[in-house]
Amino acid sequence: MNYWLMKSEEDEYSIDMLKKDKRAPWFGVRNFQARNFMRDDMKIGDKVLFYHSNANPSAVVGLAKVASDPHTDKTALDKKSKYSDVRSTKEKPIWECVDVEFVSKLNNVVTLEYIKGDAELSNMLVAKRGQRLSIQPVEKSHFDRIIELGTGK
DNA sequence: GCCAACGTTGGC
DNA sequence: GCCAACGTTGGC
Repeated sequence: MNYWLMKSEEDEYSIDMLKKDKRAPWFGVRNFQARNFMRDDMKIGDKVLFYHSNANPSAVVGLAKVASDPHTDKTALDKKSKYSDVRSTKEKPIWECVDVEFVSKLNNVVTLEYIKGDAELSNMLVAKRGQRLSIQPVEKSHFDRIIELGTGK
């Protein structure tokens, strides 16, 4: 079992949209490192922290899980899509993604500001300066701490 | 909206 | 294969 953090801009694809869709392919990732995490390291059932980036405030807002094996990101082949990539072909697709399934929203969002100030969380990747990876591995202890804070008492 | 930090591209 | 230029991410 692995743990992940996946970023999405709130007005692009929010936790509420995932809640409504229940399950969605995580298309649009155009970074090789992030793709490799999905393609090579994610397993069905892996737990995912859903993070709103560029948001007010930027925060972990929900919980999701990996719901499929990696598959071709079709938006790369779609000329009309803003994610279209001419280098990707049906025969040799460059970009892959997994499906992500909604689990829950956090009662209390865990903000980036809080993460940076929390002794247990401050060394999370997402808190590192200049860290732009949209998919990041998360340590179990960090994951558990976020859930503890997010579900609240 | 600004801009630092970073990944990618392309000329050489 | 180096590295400058460029485009993007994302916090602020």
